[in-house]
Amino acid sequence: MLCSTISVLLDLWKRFQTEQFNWKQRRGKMATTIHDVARAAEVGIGTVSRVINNYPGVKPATREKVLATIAQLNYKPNALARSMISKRTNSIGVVVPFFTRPFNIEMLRGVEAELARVNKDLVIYNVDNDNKRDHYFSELPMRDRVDGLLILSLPISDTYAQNFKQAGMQVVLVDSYSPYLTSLVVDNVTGSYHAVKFLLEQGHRSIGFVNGITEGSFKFNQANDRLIGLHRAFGDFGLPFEPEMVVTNEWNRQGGREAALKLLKRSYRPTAIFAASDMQAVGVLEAARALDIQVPEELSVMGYDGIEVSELLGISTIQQPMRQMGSSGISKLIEHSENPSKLPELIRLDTTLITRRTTAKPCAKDHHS
Amino acid sequence: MLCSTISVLLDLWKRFQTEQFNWKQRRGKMATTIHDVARAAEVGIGTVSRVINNYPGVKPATREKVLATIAQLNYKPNALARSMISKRTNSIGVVVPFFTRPFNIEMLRGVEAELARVNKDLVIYNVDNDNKRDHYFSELPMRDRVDGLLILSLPISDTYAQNFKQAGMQVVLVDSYSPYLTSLVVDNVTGSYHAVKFLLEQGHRSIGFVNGITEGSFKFNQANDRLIGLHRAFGDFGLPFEPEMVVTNEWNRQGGREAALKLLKRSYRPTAIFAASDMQAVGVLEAARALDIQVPEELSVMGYDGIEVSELLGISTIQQPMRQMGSSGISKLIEHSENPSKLPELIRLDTTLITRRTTAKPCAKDHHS
DNA sequence: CAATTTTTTGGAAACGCTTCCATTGAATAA
DNA sequence: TTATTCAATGGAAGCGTTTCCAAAAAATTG
Repeated sequence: MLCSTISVLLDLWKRFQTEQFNWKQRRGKMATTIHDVARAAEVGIGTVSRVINNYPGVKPATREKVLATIAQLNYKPNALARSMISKRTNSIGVVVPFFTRPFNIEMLRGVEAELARVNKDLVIYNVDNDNKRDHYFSELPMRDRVDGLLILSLPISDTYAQNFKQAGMQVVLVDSYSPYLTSLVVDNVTGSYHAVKFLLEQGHRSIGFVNGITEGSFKFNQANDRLIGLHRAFGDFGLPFEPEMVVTNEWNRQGGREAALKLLKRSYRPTAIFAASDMQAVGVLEAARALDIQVPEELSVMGYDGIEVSELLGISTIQQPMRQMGSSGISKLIEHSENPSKLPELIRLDTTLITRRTTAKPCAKDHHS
Repeated sequence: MLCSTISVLLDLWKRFQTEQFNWKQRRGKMATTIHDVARAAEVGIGTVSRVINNYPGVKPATREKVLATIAQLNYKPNALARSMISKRTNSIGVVVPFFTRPFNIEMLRGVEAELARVNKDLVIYNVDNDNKRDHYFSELPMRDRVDGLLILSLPISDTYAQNFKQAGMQVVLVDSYSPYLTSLVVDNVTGSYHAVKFLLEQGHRSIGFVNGITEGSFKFNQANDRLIGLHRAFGDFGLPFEPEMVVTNEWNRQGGREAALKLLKRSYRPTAIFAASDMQAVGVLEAARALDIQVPEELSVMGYDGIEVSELLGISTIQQPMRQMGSSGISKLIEHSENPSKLPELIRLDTTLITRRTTAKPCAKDHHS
């Protein structure tokens, strides 16, 4: 009799020790779980889950009790466990080339604004070379980290696009196009057309074009679109466009400067330069300054994009609706997530011509040789 | 006999139907799991797991076989399930106020570079008001979505800091300080001191200061630090600093412009203006242009931060090591994740004075009334 | 009041992985 | 040959949720 009592006590003591141990080991790392809440509130885990998710069919009194317990225990559901079952992560991914470039940042502004509205997290997949892009394109369809993907300014092959589709990952393309995915494109042909048309209307006849190169294979259509628009404008005026007036270089300041230098050192110097991006236009301005050429008196400069810098420096430009591209992209993406059977759409956005201080009619005394 | 055969066939057929059904229903959504691989490779799931994680103790031949199966089935482990157990998510979070502002973008450049090196994903928590900040500070410790947190330019209360610590979430602070967390701070007092000292050395005696306001309660020390540095410089020169030479306004272009307008319309106009940020300095430049005041002949302008725009516009400024702040922040964070018992450190970074085209010695014929 | 319907509730199963222990097979020692 | 050791392997348990079904409780009906 005594013996059995002692044995029970020993048992209890042992269990106590173990619990102490577990407790200590777990402390600080282990958060309260749904089971803790259920136990404390004296209900089942199902009920707690229903309360957390605001499901109907819980008696108000019970809901109260659970809510109180949750608050008291400072319980936060584990997002991972939650996503694992529900297949929803409450965060969306954005694949973006060189995400710190002004143009992309501007789009991200729109993205962020829209995401904040719907209260979702933002995961950024930065791409700075072809490998990384392909890596993401092949990896991301299977990743279960994001509910949807916004791809900015990155062309995607049909194979990859179909992969995404097949894997059930919602994708929206911005500033790029695929027949398999909802795409938001900007009519850059028309944008470029208007830029050059404006220059021609101002009376310029000798117009240089600083185009961007196709880096890796990013932005492949961008350079083309610009060129097509330019040709169309010249065509409208019944004017020929000399191919040697095009210089192609990096999509940045230095690229613009170098290209402009080439153009401006020719004996037959252009009276206007159209740059494929604002950053290149900044480079053109630098080149002009270096050669002591007055802008806009001796040289008109036209940019493209409409990033903030163009405003600061007073560069005339073609404004792309960058913010809107980002925000509409996200809202389209969310539409598609909520209704996965929706068919791909093609949305077109337009550009705006903004004239500032770098463009003017050409001077009478031109620098023709 | 016949009957039993038929019954078996029926059974088979039924199972076949079910499998078909499951297959169809799952197609496109359900990825291959570790079990599929194990079955196909004719090994146990444990072995597959060991192969995936590059654990030792798998016979080379077996490893080969599993690897081949993985490739053939195009199997990618489910990151969520994996993180749930291992408590590692392979992504880190960055809490940043107004992440599209140039200064923050610059830091994010460094962040991204470092993150790419260690191959981790980037989750951005953008903060644009106090509520959101507090929300993140109280929510994020329990979130299991990220392995660590980098907090940029955001002051954090001791309570929150301790919460993070206690929850076992690694945190590094950049451009902000807490005794409980590893912090990377920039010595902005000295930076500001050098800016003003430079102006004084150039001979300026009437110096206006465009300071930034404390938005919400972000950046609270920034404005102070600038002011302290300024006072110190004046002190060094044994000169008094008139409080009315300070105008405080938003940390942006418009804020700078408005503040400068006030300063420049005074009868006793300053010969130099020091702005607490480059964007404000841009505003100062705009104000000067509006009032037809030549820079730097009639007015010297000094910025602070060293964002790209300051280079484009040729603004003299105090360069903060933004890139480094981001990258060092991440590497510190990773150090801490790998060695959680590491004690908090305080790392100090320095600024550099960069003189460009907006500063000069004051003209003899000053505009004193 | 009993029978029936409806509302609440509890908790097992499942999600896809890692961890860990038991088991197998091979290699070595006696 | 048999006993002993060690490397390789299989798979159950468990992570913290949601989902779903059966059971209990409450409300309604005749």
